[in-house]
Amino acid sequence: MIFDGAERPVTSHDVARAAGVSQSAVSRAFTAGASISPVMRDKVRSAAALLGYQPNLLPRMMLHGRSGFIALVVGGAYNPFHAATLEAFSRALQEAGKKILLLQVDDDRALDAVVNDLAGYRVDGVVSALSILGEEAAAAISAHRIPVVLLNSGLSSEWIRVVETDNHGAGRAAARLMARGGGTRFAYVGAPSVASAARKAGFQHELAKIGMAPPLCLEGNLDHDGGYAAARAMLAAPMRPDAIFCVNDLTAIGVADAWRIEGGLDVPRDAQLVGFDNIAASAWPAYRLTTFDQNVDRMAAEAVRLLVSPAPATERSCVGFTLIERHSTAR
Amino acid sequence: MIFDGAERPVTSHDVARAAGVSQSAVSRAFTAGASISPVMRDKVRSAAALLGYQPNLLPRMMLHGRSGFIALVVGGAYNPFHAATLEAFSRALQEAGKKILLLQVDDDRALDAVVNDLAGYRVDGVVSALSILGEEAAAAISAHRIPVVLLNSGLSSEWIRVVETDNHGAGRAAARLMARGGGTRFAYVGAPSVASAARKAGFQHELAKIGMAPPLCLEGNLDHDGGYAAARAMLAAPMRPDAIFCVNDLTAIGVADAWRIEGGLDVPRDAQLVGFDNIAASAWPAYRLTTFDQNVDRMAAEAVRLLVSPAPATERSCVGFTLIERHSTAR
DNA sequence: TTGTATGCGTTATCAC
DNA sequence: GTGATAACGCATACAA
Repeated sequence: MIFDGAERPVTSHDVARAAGVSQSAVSRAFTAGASISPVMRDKVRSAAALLGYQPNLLPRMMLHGRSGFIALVVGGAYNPFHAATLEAFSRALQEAGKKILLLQVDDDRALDAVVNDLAGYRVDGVVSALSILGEEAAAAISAHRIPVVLLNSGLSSEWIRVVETDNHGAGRAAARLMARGGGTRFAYVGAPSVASAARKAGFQHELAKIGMAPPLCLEGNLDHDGGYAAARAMLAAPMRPDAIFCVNDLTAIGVADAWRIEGGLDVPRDAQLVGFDNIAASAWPAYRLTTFDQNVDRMAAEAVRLLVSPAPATERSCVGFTLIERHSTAR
Repeated sequence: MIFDGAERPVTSHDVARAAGVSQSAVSRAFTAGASISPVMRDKVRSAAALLGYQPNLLPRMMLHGRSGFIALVVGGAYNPFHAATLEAFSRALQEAGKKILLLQVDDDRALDAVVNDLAGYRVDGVVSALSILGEEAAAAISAHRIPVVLLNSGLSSEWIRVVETDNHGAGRAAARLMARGGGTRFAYVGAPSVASAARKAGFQHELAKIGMAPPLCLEGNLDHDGGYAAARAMLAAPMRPDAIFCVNDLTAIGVADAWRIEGGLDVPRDAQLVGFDNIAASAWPAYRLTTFDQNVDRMAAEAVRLLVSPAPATERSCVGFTLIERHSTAR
């Protein structure tokens, strides 16, 4: 406090000088399980407290060779489910003692920069739900031997692990549920993604198995207006569906809104409706939507487990869903 | 590739040896604007590419004393607006060349750990919308001389900068708008927060100024069910309000739902309704909610500007709102 | 248990 | 323009 002009951060040497001990003693006083006497540790720590010393963690990373950082790569499409996912994953990683480097990717240019950062910061691993993270990016990351965990991705290569929901099983369950509820004219409202394809396949598979006509399939985006537009198309169709499975809750809510506002129809009276993700809005009194909870906490735990595996490995982990039955399928 | 068992990351020394040059040459080949001949740079870079070398950025941080990290501190309450905020801020910080350390705080215990990390990782600054980041935490961060930017916070101390929306002005605008629309029995649905208090004060101030009776004030949480419960109370009240301003869109949507489902009433016929935040759902056909956009991109830009200021300073920056008029106030 | 000395991978300051 | 060398702040092998 005398020499430095209140500019340079306090170092272990400063503390050592103040306490009249060696720099290594200071290091040991802040290292769990180090061989140091209680009296020495107290002396050092009180001197440290006085100076406002906080160990710099950057050199530690250099020495260990591991940064302790996990990159969380997120991208534009904001959906309430993604927010919940982000929260679950950051919580799980933090509890595992990892620090989270948040990287936002908006286009391919940003992606290149991100891949460089991943290597430059010596991250211990990467977690992403981003579909933009395709073959070439995966290859680039593999080249640096960084474990990657992807969510609901079809990708598969060295150093890539995938955590996925049982999408096919959920599609089958949706078909069974609505058939039991008396549905006869089925429809699927999807979007171009691996997860959507699997949900649709399961839906179609089960319908065929129980002797139902194949569903009417519509494609949209993953957003509310995608569902709304699809519903308008269905309202105009010759055979109006009475059992609709949507790729996610946002589109399902769009369908429900169009059903009521554009068609003057009611869910579930005029059509049963099933969504996916169990977002907060699905429980609102206006919707009471039957949906599938992806158990993001378990997915996050799985991701952490797969991430600590140091060897190159292609592993897939499938997390079961939880069916949340609400009013939209009540008959 | 011969000696190491494919374990140790490639260093600049490895590249130097492979290219037959000095380690400094390698450093220069990867430093923008360094004094190096094109032929040398190409030689080094091709050798680097061959070995898969990526400069380690950690030592650079040690030398500079600045990490280039900005801590983004987020907390439990997930609201679509927070997701949009997070996106805007991470984008702005990334464009400013900062790396984002995402820290999740759930309770006071986690907060202590976070404050330690802030110092340990030598972050260049902290951004947070968290109200949990109170006096004592702020003091702890100030002690490490780390600039902090808070959103819509009333806090004020050394090293703390605040970016806020013109909450008071928005409250006044909401009052004027609904009075012009013919409202006579006003209500405010709030929550315990500094921002809510300012919005309410502006609302009350303007109503008094134009000679209206003071609004009925209800307190809830910031979520859908808070608005729903408040609306049920209003429906049971002797003088049912006909002009309602809500602390945010989620509560406003809750009010709209209760109005329709519990009361069989219509917005805007039976009551005008104004929200805050301009979340995606506010534009859905079922709500078409008049609301205030906080211009998060501008807030994020302001935050970045305040963050780069190295000196201790107490600065406040007020970002104007944009009124989004929709059907819920159409008369 | 404690102090001394060395190394982590890079950038920056010097000579050449 | 290029190479040797000294730092950055800490952890650790080793000597005492």
